[in-house]
Amino acid sequence: MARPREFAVDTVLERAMNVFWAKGYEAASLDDLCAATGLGRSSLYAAFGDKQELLLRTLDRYEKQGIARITAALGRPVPVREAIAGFIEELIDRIVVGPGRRGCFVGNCAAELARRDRKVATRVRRSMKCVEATFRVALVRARKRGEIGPDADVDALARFLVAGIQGLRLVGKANPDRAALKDIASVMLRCLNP
Amino acid sequence: MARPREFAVDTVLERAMNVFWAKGYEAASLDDLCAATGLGRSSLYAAFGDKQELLLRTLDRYEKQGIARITAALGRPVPVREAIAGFIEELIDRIVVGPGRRGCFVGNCAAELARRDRKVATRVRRSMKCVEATFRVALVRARKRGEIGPDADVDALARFLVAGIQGLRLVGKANPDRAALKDIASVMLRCLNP
DNA sequence: GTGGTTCTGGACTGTAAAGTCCGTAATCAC
DNA sequence: GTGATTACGGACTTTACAGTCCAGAACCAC
Repeated sequence: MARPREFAVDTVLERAMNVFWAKGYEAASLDDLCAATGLGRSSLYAAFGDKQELLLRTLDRYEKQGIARITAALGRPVPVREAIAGFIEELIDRIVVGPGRRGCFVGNCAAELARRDRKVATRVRRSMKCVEATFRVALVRARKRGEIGPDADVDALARFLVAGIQGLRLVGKANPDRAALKDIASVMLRCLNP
Repeated sequence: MARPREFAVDTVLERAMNVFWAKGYEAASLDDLCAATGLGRSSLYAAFGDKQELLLRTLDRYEKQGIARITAALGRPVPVREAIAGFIEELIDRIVVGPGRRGCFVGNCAAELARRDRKVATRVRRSMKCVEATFRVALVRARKRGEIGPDADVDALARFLVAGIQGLRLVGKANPDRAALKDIASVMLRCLNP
């Protein structure tokens, strides 16, 4: 019909997400977002609505990528407990050597906005449920294979893994110390034993 | 010397803390703080310096009270594992029925400010270390009494408890569902078994 | 009382933020 | 090409915020 967009939506979402992730929602100004994405305010507003809607879009994107990452890690052809251990080790690596002190984007949004913003709260809950379900699928597989006890409570274990990982990432944000995080991970994994 | 203050510092800190805790640092305006404390801006600034220093003071207060609460819970004349279980149960109660979705004040500050504010980050780390140390003392006691294995790694267990509780409270902030939180707690406690 | 000193309330200031608007530029259909 | 339509850039508006200031009030020492 008319003049096409000069940007790729996904790239913009990726960059906007990094701003929200690093600074938090309130502290991320529209100027920050424009600078990071290369877009002007008009374009941002036209394409995504307001700041809140942009955040929701970046949350969606984060969830999709996170689930993909977890699914990939848990799908490796090794015992599930080992796959989970590998995933957590990877996570610790990213906490310690990656771009510093960002924590989990979903966890950050939960902490900052769960009380105040219903839409964000719903999205956060959905993301956590989704991660939980992904773990549960893997745990069911593990139970079928006899890798964990036949009477293991996979629902409780999946919920525990979500909370444990959120805790690990939050503590790691405050103090990205590999030894401490490995301690936490090792106790966590012990809970998966029969 | 001259005109005395018309307010009790501790009461003011308590009320200011509740504002920061419920709204977060950025979202808590000075007008909010004045309204909650009953003080005028001048008095707040004269007594506590700026907004950041006030936050630090409320964090100190929160830490002191939190440690007292944990110490009391762990000092009960029951096996340590039972005491910890009781403490976590109490925590879940407060998450589910207390003033909604506030999470842990220290955890909230970690999520919102750890990356941006050095002083807050240091304070948060100190609080977490302090809780960790409190758990460790109790675990050492438990080990001496034979309530946990003689080769239990109390350092790792204490770190795990801190992370687990942070995770529990963050997940509980997003979704204050008793059954889900009890699931998490029950798996957590299993880690304390020999 | 009185003088010196500290507190208090509220008006004030400067700044930074989110969101709007409009003139201009780029593209497509024909 | 031409016109209709959409995107772009950046100036603009409004609002809300942290922090300052000052005039007056309350208190203590004497």
